[in-house]
Amino acid sequence: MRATVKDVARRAGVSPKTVSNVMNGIVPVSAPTRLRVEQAMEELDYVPNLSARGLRNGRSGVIGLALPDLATPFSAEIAQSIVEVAHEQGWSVQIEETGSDPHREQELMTRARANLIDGLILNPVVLKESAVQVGVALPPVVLLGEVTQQLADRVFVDSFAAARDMTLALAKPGRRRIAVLGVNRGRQSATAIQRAGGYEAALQVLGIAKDESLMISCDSWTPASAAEALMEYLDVHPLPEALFCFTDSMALGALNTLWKRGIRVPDDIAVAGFDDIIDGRFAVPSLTTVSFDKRAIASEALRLLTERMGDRGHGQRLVEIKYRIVERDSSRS
Amino acid sequence: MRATVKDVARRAGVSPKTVSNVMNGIVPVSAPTRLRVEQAMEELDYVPNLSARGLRNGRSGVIGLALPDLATPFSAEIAQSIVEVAHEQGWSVQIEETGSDPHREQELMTRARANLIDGLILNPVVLKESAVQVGVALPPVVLLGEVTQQLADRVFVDSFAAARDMTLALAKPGRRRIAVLGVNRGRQSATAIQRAGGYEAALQVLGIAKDESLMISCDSWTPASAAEALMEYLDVHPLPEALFCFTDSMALGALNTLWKRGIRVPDDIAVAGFDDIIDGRFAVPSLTTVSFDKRAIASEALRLLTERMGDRGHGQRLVEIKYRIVERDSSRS
DNA sequence: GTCTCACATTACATCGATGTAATGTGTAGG
DNA sequence: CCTACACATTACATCGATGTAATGTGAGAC
Repeated sequence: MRATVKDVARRAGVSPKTVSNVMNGIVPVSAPTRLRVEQAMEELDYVPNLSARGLRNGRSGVIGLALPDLATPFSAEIAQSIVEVAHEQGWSVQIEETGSDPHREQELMTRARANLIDGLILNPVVLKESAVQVGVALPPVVLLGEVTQQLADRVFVDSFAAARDMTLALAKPGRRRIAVLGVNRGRQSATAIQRAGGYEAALQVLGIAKDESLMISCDSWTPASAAEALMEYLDVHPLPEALFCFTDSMALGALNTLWKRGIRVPDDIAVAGFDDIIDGRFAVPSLTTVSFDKRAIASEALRLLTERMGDRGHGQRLVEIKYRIVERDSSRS
Repeated sequence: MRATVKDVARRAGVSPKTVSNVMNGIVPVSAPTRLRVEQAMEELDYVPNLSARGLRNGRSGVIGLALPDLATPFSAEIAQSIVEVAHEQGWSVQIEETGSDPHREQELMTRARANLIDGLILNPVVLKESAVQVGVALPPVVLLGEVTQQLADRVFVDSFAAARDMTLALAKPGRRRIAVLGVNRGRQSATAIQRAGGYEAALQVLGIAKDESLMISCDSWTPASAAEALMEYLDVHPLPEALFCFTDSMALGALNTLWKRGIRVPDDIAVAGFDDIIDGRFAVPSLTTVSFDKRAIASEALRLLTERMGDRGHGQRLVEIKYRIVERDSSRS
């Protein structure tokens, strides 16, 4: 049987509340009793029961993290940052996968209400459907990435500007037939809309007419479907001069397809991605990408979340994370 | 304020216990009352408090998952499988990162005792130090991968046999100077020992003398350190005919280095990895690897864990997951 | 010597859900 | 008509930690 406050109290010859006082350090305890209690805790190998504590003071010390696809390297790197930052601050992280299913995103909110979670960091995919209903009765929510959502706090990278800058960078060595990969066919994800918008804005700056046939759709943002989409595209269309993939994962799939076709990168076509995942740095050739500080995303998200736990005051807060274009071998002229 | 059983009971005109009975379905409840209660729950938007439930019946419905490096694609894929299988069975997953720090592995056991976790799935790295002390007072633990640990259940792939088979496969087209990448310099990880052992066993079968200068050490199993280690190696040593990397992640780093040096794969050197991560399939060239069913690992681990929760009977149980060699472009002759 | 005030400590109730034992209600058998 | 028994339901206690209000203990002031 595990020891409880009662056991510790008995052994130290004090009341349970005194043991609690020693642990929480809010109510003052005299030095000698504190010592006796601490020794008793040591001897009994006491570990507080978090369920009981959670019940009593309405906090569990756990935050939820919900990502669309846990197998994606980008998700993994975000998860790592959040888990590490959370641990530094004494939080545990419960992880969930939404599978870009709006229904599941909703279900998570309910689970959060079940109160094993004091807050939720959610990376939503679908636009309006994921209109997470942040009511007063719900624990605080911080969203990651692009969403048009008016109520919850949000940490994001300016995808529009980043996509624009990347397109401009790709265009520099005189390339004009620039394709994008990752446009959605059906329901547009907010991220896809932003990045496509930035791409189009860059074309305008460059004085290049938008060409629908250069916008390659790919509903699932995985290397597999990117590789397949590009393969099918190349069967029908001529080779563009540059290819901007909306994520690094897709870019890896694209590189594989280009290699299979015997198309040289960057000589025949320049390729770029978005997210700066580790495997992109070691791709063949190493991948030009939009980079940003994932650790900063994590710490800002956690800051917003914990501040929001204190009081439910001020309206929606937005934190923008800086990005920068990192040119690597896949786009060098 | 969130509704409680009490509120639901009052609204349905029954006692709190009856509400509880309706939810748990063990004690029979007459159809009409059940209906009234269910309606009341609906109306009040009732969600049970998991902290309270956890306190009362000693179960939280949460399992812990501890991995050495969350950013690694392999970890991410394992995490995904486990989260998905766990959800299917109604479990939540709390995720932790050990950073291959044995101290942290120990700390996790304590956290588990704090009882927000009903069980722990742990992928340990260090050999003896991680001798997780599985006592009667601790929640059940299932280990993933190679460890010499006598007490906890374990799910694993036979790394020794797999490494041997992969070495033999690499040797087939007459290659004899086969190098391995991933040997540890200092404290050997159990996995490294197994895989190095399998490699050496294959050499014996092939009648090739073991050559220490073909065993490239790389303490951190990341693409970055693999790339660097191989770069330094090639500065001093002649090019081997084949390179067996102990993980796919390292192989990706190696491919990048080889490409930078202008060495062609597989023409100049064959390369293989281990784990069959998604990005390996889309590497340039696509990566030969040891593949195994990660979903099976997840469901077996969960099965062992939940069975162990019932009673603490039978001794250590081991579940072996089958592997197979998948030959892709990086090693085709 | 008594009164006050500060401060450490304690008894008790509480958070929400649920097991236990007891109560209430009905039906069948004698 | 009464007893017996199955079955649905209830009152109460409990899980472990902690806030509240009350109690106990001492030092210092008059």
